[in-house]
Amino acid sequence: MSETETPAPVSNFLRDIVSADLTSGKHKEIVTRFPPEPNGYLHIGHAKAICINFGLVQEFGGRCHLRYDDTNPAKEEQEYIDAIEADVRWLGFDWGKHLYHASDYFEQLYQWAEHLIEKGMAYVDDQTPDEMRLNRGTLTEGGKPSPFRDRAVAENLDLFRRMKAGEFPNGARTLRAKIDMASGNINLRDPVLYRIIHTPHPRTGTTWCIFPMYDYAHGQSDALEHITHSLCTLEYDDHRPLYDWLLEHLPVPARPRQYEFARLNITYTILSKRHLTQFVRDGHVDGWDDPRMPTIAGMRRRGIPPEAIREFVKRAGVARANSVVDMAMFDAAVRDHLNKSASRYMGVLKPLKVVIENYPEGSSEELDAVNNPEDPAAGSRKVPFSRELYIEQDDFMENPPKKFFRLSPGTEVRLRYAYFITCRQAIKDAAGNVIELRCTYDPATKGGNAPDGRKVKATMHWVSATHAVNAEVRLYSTLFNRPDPGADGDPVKDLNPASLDVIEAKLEPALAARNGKDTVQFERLGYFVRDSKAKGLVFNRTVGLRDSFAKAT
RNA sequence: UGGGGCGUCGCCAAGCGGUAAGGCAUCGGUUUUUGGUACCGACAUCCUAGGUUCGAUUCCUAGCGCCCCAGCCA
Repeated sequence: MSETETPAPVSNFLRDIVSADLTSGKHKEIVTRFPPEPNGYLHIGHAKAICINFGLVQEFGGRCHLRYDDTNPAKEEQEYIDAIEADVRWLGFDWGKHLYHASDYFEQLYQWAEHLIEKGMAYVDDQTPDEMRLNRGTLTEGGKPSPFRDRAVAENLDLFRRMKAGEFPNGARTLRAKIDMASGNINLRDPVLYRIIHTPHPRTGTTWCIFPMYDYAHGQSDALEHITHSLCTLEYDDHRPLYDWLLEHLPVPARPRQYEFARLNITYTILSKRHLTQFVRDGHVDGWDDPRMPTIAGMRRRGIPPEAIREFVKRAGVARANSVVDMAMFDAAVRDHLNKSASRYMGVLKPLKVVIENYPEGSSEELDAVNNPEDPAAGSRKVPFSRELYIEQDDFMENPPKKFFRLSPGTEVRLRYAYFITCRQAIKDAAGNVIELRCTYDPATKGGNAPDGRKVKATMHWVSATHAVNAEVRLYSTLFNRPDPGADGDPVKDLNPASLDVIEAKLEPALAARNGKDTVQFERLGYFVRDSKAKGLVFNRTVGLRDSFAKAT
């Protein structure tokens, strides 16, 4: 845990449960699991689940398994499996040797299915999907028993074995638990346990053509791994009676308990694999790791440190109430960590040329600049200064309003770590745009302090024109232009057309020299990181600095 | 109209019968060679109505509101 993370974890109901189970002696150590389905990349919502599951065992002692819920070969891919492992590791968690797959248990699950059949608690149903849906009833009325519900055990066994042997096509038959077609809980109206899918599985190939449903596989997998606390999101609350029913009627080696918490939602963000997959497939974003994506991979590429994600999840808390966390809370966690860790540099995003008229032509010098005022150990570096510079266009106004402290004709400001300069003249092009500033500097203010004690109201960043390096800078903003994308239907309609602004910037040379993957601060602008994929010098904006001036104007 | 869950500050979220933590946001102010950071201060009577109690956000009752469930998805 880094020092930027809050020390005292806030109380939450899961910690209370785990703590109570430990003190009561119900468990001597706790075992959790993170069970992703490899059908997409992990996003910040998964990060919450990861932090909860791994965090709990870090705090209370025990272990957390990484288990792929690979029960549906029609939807899952190896690419996702690889990405998931990389993302969990990057987030800072380690499952040790406890890497599992639901598919590891296919044989045992199958044996247990036969066990249910033999006990008369499961049957093979020949109904078509449509018939099954019709007979399931509605939310307010119970369902009707399948005409095949009372088949003899021997016939069920025979048919189930033939399903396994591949004698029937996809969808021809299913294995169903015989529970209660009249239950108010639809999950108990004879849920399907197995279905036929003639698609090769990434791990088991063509060994199996019948695959267990989530409800059948999950709890039994938990039991096989001796999971003590099976944590999932609220929508599985209704499934808990089925989870318990199966554990109760099967000779499982352990008795896990399921607990549900509310999933994470963030303003201006969509966290649904279905939609994220669609954005990638339809080219609305660059890929799963597009810096605008709420995926772990996207955030990593945007320069967000894993510590910030962990801290954000901690601050957001864990509860059972549906909620939507303000994006500002995420940004705050990112800035908090970066403020303490990021090295400072100077870069000009929208350059305005400045000529220091009284600075000797052709000469230059190197000035000392602090790398990180928050961290003395970060040391200092040299920044080249010369007669021609670039400053930010926003830092000059020909006719400034009252509260504008920066440069305007006649005013004096400080160039950070350099000199005080005074604007003498603004040169314009034919259209009236200011294209160059003529200024003078005070040689006595080298380093940024005036011996006579006079003060300036602004300190500005700058870059030496002759030494500056050109770089592409990608300014990202929210992927959506409304806080609740999709609230009116298709979130594609809410995509922010201005979510990416690509500009050509002038940066201090040290930025081209450094090869690090670390996120840095461009002073007065924000945090940026070298793009991990682009060939040339390309920086992605992670998040801007707070800007109370911009906010007030 | 069935089953399940949830309702505490603008947004998250503690609280578990003894008189409303914290974070984000917001608004003031101090410091400052980043209009950044840091620091100081301001900012809720707990969905409603009854009831129990000396005392209720916490217990009971009745309402109201929101979310989830009718995949051979997870």
